[in-house]
Amino acid sequence: MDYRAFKKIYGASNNDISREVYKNNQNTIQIKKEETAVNNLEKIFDAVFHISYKKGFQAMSMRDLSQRTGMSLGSLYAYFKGKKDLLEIIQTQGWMIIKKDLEQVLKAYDPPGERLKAIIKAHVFLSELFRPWFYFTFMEARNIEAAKSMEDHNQKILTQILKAGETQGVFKSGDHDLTASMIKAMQQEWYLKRWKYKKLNISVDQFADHLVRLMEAFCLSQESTKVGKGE
Amino acid sequence: MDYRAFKKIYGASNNDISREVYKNNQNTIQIKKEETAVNNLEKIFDAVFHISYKKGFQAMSMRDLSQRTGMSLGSLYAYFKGKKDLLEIIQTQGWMIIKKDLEQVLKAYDPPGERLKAIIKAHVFLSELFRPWFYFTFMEARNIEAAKSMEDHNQKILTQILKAGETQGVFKSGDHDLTASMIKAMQQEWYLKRWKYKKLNISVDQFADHLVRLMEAFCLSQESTKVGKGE
DNA sequence: GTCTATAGAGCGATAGAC
DNA sequence: GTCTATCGCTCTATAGAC
Repeated sequence: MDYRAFKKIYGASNNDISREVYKNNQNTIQIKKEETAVNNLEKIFDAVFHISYKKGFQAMSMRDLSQRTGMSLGSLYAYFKGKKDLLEIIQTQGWMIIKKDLEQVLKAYDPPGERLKAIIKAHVFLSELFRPWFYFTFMEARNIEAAKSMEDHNQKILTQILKAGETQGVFKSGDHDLTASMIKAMQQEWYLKRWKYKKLNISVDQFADHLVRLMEAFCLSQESTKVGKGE
Repeated sequence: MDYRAFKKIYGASNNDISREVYKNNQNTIQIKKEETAVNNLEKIFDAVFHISYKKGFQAMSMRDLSQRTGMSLGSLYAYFKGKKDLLEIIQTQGWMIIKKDLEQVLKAYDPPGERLKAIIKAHVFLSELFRPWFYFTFMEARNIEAAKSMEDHNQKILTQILKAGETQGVFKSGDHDLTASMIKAMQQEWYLKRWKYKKLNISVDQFADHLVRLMEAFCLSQESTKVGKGE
């Protein structure tokens, strides 16, 4: 599976996400007309990501946000209760995106070799699709307990795949927790340093394939140097 | 070389760094007695790292810093011209630490196989020694051009080692830029997510060794599966 | 005429600077 | 302690759709 194929299956637009946010927060959002609300939420998130990327969420003032969205301060406060609330909405939504789609991928692949490959690629492709959400969540949630347990959760999925593979003789034995950590670090690299890969002219498919080959070189036991034809 | 050995050779204390900062900024620092200045600078840096870790540098107020250092606001302004100036001092010093020590390591090892191993480990050990400096620089300088060119510089060192190794038949051919990026990502993992490794009870030596083995599995050409006895 | 969404002056609190 | 700028946020008047 390459990025194009992945996008067709799991791809959601920014508009879809904003609509989901609207539906999940109808009690606090004071706007009645769905289309108006969804369009403005999209503008707000875009602006938050843009400003936060440049100077961080804490340093972003509500007036910055007002200027970039073209909305007034009063309007903005019709969409969220306060700056803190806005942060929480974005983080919650970010985690929901990741969790939902990764679970779907897990269900679709079974043998450890294929599953590892699929989950590694899916995470990279997801972070490409929703890069601003991933970047924002990483940078602005680093110390929140919820973020740590999210990272733990994702890592355990990888660890379990590696263990299952060892049991079946497909993967070498080793410190699977440590290996899973390394995988996570490299996955994060893609959305944390996009500027670098733009400069080097490396595509998301090249990156994901390289990562998969790297892990296969380390994990696959000698006998099974060519696993299924996959894809 | 393990962490203990590395520490003996390259280890500098926080006091040493503060003294270096004092000497590099004697024109702006208004304190004349060196010992007083150095001790207070150490206190200031400690406090900045602690507060910034919890809520980010932007969100740290000068009053926060005053409270945690036990120094008055007026005293603090005798050590730096303003909050912006303080940020720059820390970043500049952080980069000097990394650059100086990595260059020393480069000089000490020559064959690509040994050199790659040494530079990977040295970076991890350095980030363990000066973790607050590394973490702060990563988080608070992400968008500064200087930080990007620093990352580029470190990556090129790795790329060149990989290329030299390929020429000598020690390493496989491949996209060395991409491989170097992956190494950098995993090195950063160590200081960005220390809480994780504390929880998993993984030492810096275990981490560094695992990283080296992972890269050797991917990079070493078949014929040379056991390089020198190193260390 | 009614109701929704918006505008933007203005509030108290607090920031950095000295 | 003081000064000024700016912060997050509130509030009321009003514009515009139906």
